[in-house]
Amino acid sequence: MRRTSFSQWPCSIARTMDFLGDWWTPLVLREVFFGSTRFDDIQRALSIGRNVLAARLRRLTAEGVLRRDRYQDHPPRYEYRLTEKGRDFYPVLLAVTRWGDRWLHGSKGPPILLRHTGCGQITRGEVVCERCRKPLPHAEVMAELPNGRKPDLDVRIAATYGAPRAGAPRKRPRTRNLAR
Amino acid sequence: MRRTSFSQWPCSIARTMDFLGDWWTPLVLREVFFGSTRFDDIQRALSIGRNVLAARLRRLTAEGVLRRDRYQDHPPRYEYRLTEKGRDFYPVLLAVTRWGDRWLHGSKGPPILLRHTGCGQITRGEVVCERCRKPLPHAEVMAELPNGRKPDLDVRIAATYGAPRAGAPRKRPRTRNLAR
DNA sequence: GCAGTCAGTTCACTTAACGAACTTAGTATC
DNA sequence: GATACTAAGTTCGTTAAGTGAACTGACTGC
Repeated sequence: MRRTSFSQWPCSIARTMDFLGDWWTPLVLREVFFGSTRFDDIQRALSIGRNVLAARLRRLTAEGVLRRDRYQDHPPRYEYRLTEKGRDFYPVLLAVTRWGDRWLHGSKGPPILLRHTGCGQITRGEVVCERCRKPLPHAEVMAELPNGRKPDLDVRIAATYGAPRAGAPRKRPRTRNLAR
Repeated sequence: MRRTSFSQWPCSIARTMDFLGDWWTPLVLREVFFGSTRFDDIQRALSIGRNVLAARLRRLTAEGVLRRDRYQDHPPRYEYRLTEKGRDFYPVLLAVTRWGDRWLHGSKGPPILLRHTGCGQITRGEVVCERCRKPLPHAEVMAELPNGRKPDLDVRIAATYGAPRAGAPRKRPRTRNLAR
């Protein structure tokens, strides 16, 4: 339904979800990465409503993720190409694919395999630390604010919303069981 | 509105988007990764509707991404913990964060920094080939079906839907400009 | 006894996804 | 030259789902 906008939240996950807009957007991008560049190709491949697709393509174009190129003049016809911003979204799809491949297909393996032409092998995307190139599990990552302080819950909420909201508790009472 | 279900599509991206359900789910997971484990904590941090949050938590629990643990008996109170399936979703959030950090914050830098305790440095998640550990741009990835054949458009559509759908063209007429 | 916490549920409102039909300009076939 | 088809959308009625606000029920702290 989309009334809550995340586009101004200081959180890249929130903004990215706001940018996606709905579940169709990543699938539209998948299609374009796969080679479908035209309206009807994408519409048929996904069985997406034509009005929804038109809206999504308009939005993706306005956001600078796709470019609308005229490939014919009479009548005017357009195709959609990825911009750099769009191509840079590919790793997100790889990360999503890895998770889905692992958890969402039961005993049957993944439906599609990926071959890395660089090394010639069947592979998957893996998320690593860009500094030391080792995997980056949640347990080894600490969040920090740009000023170097750690965002505890209160600080984080303030940072997320600019100021405490009405109704938010001034302090956090209540014992918390930090054990686990 | 969510009537189209992707849960049975043979595509990990589609299934993952179906699993997410809406834009809130990744934010709920972000909160849990961040340390909020209780209903009101998450609700306040995100300003999400209480009924929507209740539905999301129910779904995530049913999907096996969160576990609902009772931490107090009188009255019964619960908190939500990540399962392995849930923790394994973290790389997706890292990939999303990287993209959002780069493209969605204008001149202002990213709002949150991540430190890898393994190597001690400020870092970001990067998606690499799990075999050769090099970055995996779209231009270096070819899709293959498990039988070794390349999924061209026709094959892909057949693979995606099991059989050609009514209204789908038997063959692909029309010249395509494969240049570029 | 009063305020507050926690984990939700209920309800009226509104909006966006859905599906199907329609449009416009041009090409191909018979 | 009528019919069928293509491509890229737009229009429109229906309906499910997100939204916000109020409410509940068991308990705690002052």
